Amino acid sequence: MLTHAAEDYLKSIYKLQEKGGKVSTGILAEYLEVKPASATGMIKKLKTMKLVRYERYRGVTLTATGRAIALEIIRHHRLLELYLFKALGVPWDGVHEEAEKLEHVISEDVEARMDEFLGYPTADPHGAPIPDKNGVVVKTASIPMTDLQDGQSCVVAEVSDNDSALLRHLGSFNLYPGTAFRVIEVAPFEGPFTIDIAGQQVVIGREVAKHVFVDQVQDPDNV
Amino acid sequence: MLTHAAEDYLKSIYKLQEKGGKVSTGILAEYLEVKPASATGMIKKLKTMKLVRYERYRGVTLTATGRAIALEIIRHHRLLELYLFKALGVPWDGVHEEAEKLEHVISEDVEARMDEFLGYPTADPHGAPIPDKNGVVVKTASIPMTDLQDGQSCVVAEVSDNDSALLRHLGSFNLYPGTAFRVIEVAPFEGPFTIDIAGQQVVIGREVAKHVFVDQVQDPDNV
DNA sequence: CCTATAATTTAGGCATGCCTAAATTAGTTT
DNA sequence: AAACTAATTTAGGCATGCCTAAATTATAGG
Ligand SMILES: [Mn+2]
Ligand SMILES: [Mn+2]
Ligand SMILES: [Mn+2]
Ligand SMILES: [Mn+2]
Repeated sequence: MLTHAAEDYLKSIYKLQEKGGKVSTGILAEYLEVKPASATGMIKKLKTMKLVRYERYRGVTLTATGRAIALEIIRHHRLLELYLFKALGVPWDGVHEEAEKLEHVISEDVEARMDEFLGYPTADPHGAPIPDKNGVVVKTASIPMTDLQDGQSCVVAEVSDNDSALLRHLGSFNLYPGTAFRVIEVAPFEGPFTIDIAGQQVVIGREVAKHVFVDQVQDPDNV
Repeated sequence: MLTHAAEDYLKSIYKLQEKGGKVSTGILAEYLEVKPASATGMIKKLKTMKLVRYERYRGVTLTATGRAIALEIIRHHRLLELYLFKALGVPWDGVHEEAEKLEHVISEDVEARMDEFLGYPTADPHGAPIPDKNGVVVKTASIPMTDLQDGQSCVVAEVSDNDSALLRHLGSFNLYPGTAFRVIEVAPFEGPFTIDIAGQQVVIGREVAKHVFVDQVQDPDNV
């Protein structure tokens, strides 16, 4: 069995690999809130375990085995988030922190029981996809809200889950995955978004909008 | 916050203190499956934190603070066992191992939510009392089954929870907390117990009987 | 091509928590 | 009272995983 720290590194490498392409020591260290020297040390350990590919100064990549473990931990995390949310009523801005600790500790049996209880779900409370038991993830085609234009309609697909205050803020607007809204106006010069959610007019700052990803984008009906 | 290891030591000292009286380094080390030298090291650390009283060669005792932490962890453990059992259907011989890891990791919020879900329970699936949120435990007056005499009736109050195979064995006889039975015969020379559970006649070895504690003992009706 | 800068790695340290082996102490036996 | 035995403590080591500071390497600009 891997240590919690090693699992966190694999999970982080996976996520960074998805976003950008190459995962440098510095990026990884920053993401994990650790010094670069520490990241180098762990990367070397993971390499001897054949969980990553690594050449010094060249960045790090997951091997098939490393990727499988990363997905397993991510599955734990997201199932836990949804379970805590649905079964125990933990608010959506609290589940991430909780799952961050639990993900390393639950058994395969408990994982399977939560999965069954939840009806084999495919997304967590923030809209992130839950890898299935074989490590298969469905890639979503969502785009950042900041790419939207005046008049377009869409549905929230996913929001960043690691900032509790941001989640509370989004919650105050009812901006959950599944919520539909229409862009009324995008203010020029990197300005805020004015949107219509179920008749309510709401202003969303650009920094916040960066963390909201949307789906099913439709252009305005021509009048 | 304390480390998992420190929490386990406090919990173990508490339990050993309850059973016998004085907790020696050796007893503690054996209980934790660790070498005596390791126990000495941790005991010293706990002493500097004022969680235990300790004079070398004289054994260790919890301070009020140490006891409060021990009870908090035990509360986590037992609430988790019952929650896993009732909410997720984890079998009673599996909950202990699972709770052993989770107890160090759940938040006070999740603890409170499980407590509410379970209706503020007072005993875990093995009959052990769950300390309340203020660290108050109700001492049970149960006695070991090995103290029973021919003809006596009683109700199972508690069983040891740390041996999975033993629990499965007890389960096969329906010997759960709350189950009533009557002693038909105690074989002489440290022999086995023949008992009657709901009309079924069952033979229980002495080694097994040592791990079963009973309540509401009634002498045989005089004919 | 050579050098400056920024990223990365190496070297050395510290805290935890375990271990083995050797030294010490308590308690019992003669 | 001295000696033995068993428990306990001390000393020294090892693995993790983090840190800081110093050395190295890549890369881009002159
Ligand atoms: Mn799993
Ligand atoms: Mn999430
Ligand atoms: Mn608690
Ligand atoms: Mn129990």
